[in-house]
Amino acid sequence: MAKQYWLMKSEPDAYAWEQLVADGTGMWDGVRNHTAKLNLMAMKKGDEALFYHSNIGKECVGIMKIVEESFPDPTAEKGAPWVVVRVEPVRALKHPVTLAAIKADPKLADMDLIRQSRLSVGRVTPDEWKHILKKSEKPAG
DNA sequence: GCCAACGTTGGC
DNA sequence: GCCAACGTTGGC
Repeated sequence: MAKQYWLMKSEPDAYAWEQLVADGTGMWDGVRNHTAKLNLMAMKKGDEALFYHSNIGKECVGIMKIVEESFPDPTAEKGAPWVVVRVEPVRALKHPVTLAAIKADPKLADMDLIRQSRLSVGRVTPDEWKHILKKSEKPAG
């Protein structure tokens, strides 16, 4: 299957990009939403994901890759349906891509991130992915 | 099985 | 701090 792209949100207060970089690897735990869970379960090793800082920053700050496919969330109650994936940072974006910039761009205004603002793990299409990376090359965009 | 009440998330 | 979106819960 072709590589898939994702966007994963975290409040920097709880778990920031810098923390993931410092750790070298991270388990994406704590997802308690079924739509988000289905996305986690659809992830394949080698897929790439944007790290988005919600609430504080409200911007995409880095790229990570999926290094281990979904398995039961050890922080959830036994028997609960929740899962996690293991991720590793790939690189920081040269310039963060803000929510405002995404909303203002007609090519990106239809993203999961915009349409379903509370969804913490969303899909990104290859076109959206390319476009966001291009935006991240330039400041203020 | 429907729907109102309530809680949580996240943008502003 | 407020509000909209949306998920969950509980009464019926």
